[in-house]
Amino acid sequence: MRGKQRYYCKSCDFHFTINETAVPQENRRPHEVTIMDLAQQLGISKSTVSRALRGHADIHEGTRKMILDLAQELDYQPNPLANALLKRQTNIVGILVPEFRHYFFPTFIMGAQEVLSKAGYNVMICQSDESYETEVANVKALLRSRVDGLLVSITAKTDNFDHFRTVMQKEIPLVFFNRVCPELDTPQVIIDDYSGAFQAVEHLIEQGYRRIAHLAGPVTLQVSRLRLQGYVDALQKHQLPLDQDLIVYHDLTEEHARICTRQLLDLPQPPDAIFAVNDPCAIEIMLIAKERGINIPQDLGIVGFSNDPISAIIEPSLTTVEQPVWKIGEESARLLLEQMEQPTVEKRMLATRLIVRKSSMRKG
Amino acid sequence: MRGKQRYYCKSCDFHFTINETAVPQENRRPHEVTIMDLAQQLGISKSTVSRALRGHADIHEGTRKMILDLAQELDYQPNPLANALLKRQTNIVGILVPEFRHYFFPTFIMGAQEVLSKAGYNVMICQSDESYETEVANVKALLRSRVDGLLVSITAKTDNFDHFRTVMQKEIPLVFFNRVCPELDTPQVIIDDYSGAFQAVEHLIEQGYRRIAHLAGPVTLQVSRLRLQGYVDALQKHQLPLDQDLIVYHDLTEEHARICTRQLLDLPQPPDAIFAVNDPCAIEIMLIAKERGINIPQDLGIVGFSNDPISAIIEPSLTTVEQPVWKIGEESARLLLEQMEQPTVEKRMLATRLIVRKSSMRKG
DNA sequence: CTGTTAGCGCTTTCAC
DNA sequence: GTGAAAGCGCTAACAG
Repeated sequence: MRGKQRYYCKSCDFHFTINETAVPQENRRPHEVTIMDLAQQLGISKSTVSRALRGHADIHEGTRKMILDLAQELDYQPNPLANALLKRQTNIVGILVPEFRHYFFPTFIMGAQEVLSKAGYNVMICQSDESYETEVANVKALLRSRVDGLLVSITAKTDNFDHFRTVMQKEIPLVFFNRVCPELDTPQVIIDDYSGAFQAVEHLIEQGYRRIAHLAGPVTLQVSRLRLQGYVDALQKHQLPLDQDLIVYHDLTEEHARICTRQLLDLPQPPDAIFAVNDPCAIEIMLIAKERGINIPQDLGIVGFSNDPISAIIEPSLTTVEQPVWKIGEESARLLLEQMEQPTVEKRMLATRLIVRKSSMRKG
Repeated sequence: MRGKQRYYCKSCDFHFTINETAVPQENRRPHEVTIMDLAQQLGISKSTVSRALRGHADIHEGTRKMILDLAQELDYQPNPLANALLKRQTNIVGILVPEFRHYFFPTFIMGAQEVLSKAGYNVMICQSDESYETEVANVKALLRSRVDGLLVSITAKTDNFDHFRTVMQKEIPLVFFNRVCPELDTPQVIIDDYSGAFQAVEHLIEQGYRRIAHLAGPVTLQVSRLRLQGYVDALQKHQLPLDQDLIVYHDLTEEHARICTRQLLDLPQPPDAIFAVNDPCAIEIMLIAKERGINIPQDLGIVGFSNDPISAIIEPSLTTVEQPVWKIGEESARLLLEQMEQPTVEKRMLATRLIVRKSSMRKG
């Protein structure tokens, strides 16, 4: 049956067999139209069909047309699995994010997907749910699925990066975004967290706040550290004292944000403003402040980070640092694509912009 | 080279060739460890290895252990592509949603993914961005990727269902959720939109509102029609007149929601309450009402649908109909899984619950 | 310009 | 209990 291009196919009209080797069909789904179906119906070899379909040069114009027409008529769809097996390339990109409840990651994904799908890539999305174990498992699953590249934002708990080292050893293109691994020499797309934070805090100072606290993120995350540094430096620039009591670290969960907020507000000398590491936790601060009847922005100024749509809706509206989320997605995807062509360790940084709203406008 | 189990492999230590047929390696990535690598290192046939790995019965205990140990040592990962090609089964489920900006779809996906990944399925997510053309293209892409099943929620613009008929013809398990196709006889998971809406409107009536408007969704969508019907019937039950001016249909975009809201509020006899088809548009209503200085809930009662987290945060907090989104995801996944075993057209309906908040509490 | 052949990694008969 | 062979759908080297 081999090498003779004889072919037997239950679901096609055009079939002829010589060797009736039992082909176990069992409960499998009927197959889609293949290159072989086309070849037989036209009485030519499947290589020729393949060539025509792939747009090779050395092919008779008439033959090509004939093949293309039939392919169209039968709605032939190449089987990407066969190709993937052969070429060791799936045209699938894995995206690994810590969560996608909030605004940031879904939007990122949309941006990335746009670029990726234009380049012919499908996307497989996994979320680690802020669990290190799940992250490791996801990386494994994605590798097993033979993705051609990986876009990842790590968990707040990730402090061992061996699973990413494996990816790098296998030379699978890898781009980190937002929550990156500084100790790994890989390409990444981040935003200017430091400047964003610096501006945010400077703005609070200009508005007359003097006891500015920082609800920080986990120190494990570079994003958190950079925003913290921006906060520290802005205070320093304006000769404000750095009070360690005013810096509290939370693990990015809402419950913990609430606990930390209470801790700040219960201080003997509570802060008159809080710079929050991101919008979701800034919202929690606002909720608690409102609960306690604290006047925002008069008694407490608040600034968040990321410009989550809620920040414009909540009252008072939340001053925040805008990040070009969609663009981060696009850039990350582009960087990944470039890296598939040629390995780099390029790091890209996108600008942020302070959006001043009511939660921090103490002066006119 | 065939049938002799001779094998040549650049990246493995253990290689021997007889026939030096040029194997084009080109710029392909080095291959992962295969069943053949194991077989050779152990000097046995790949069939035996396969059997051991797959846990067959007829295999010598010593051989099995030997194989399993080596597999572990070399971190052998079966290549799902080979299997997919062979079995015509990818273990990938496609999820097709109209968007995932808002709360609903990301949460749904998380619920579905949980069930699916436990059952050994990966997930491929596509969004149609409320475009019929994109939806059709996505279905095609998902079919081309040979997904084993499909979870879909249609676009507001979808009025031709041929692309789903194709899916059904190919006998690929298909479950609709939330935004379903009533004219297609497929399994689906929905919530009790009618009762939810009915309760919501009845609640408004109990609160003393008498001129209740409905910011409806597109009539193309069954969800919209059911919620509309709930609205209509609740009015009727309480002998309130049905004023067509008080029913406006919008296409689920925020801009259009705003236009329709203005249209309602600009009526010679504006409504004293609005029941919105979902929370995102209820939010838009609130924003406009606040802009105009309309007092909520005194002058205007508002009820939404879906219990988006924002609804608890916005001020006044938004009364809404809660849907068990996560559970819808789980149920849809389960139904899909069941259908892969045995075709059904089962339709499941989950209950809703009215959450009364400030935006509709005119009385105590 | 076209056909033959081999092989991607795996499972599954069919023999022994 | 184990091996040989065939084949899933496709591409590409080689030969004519």
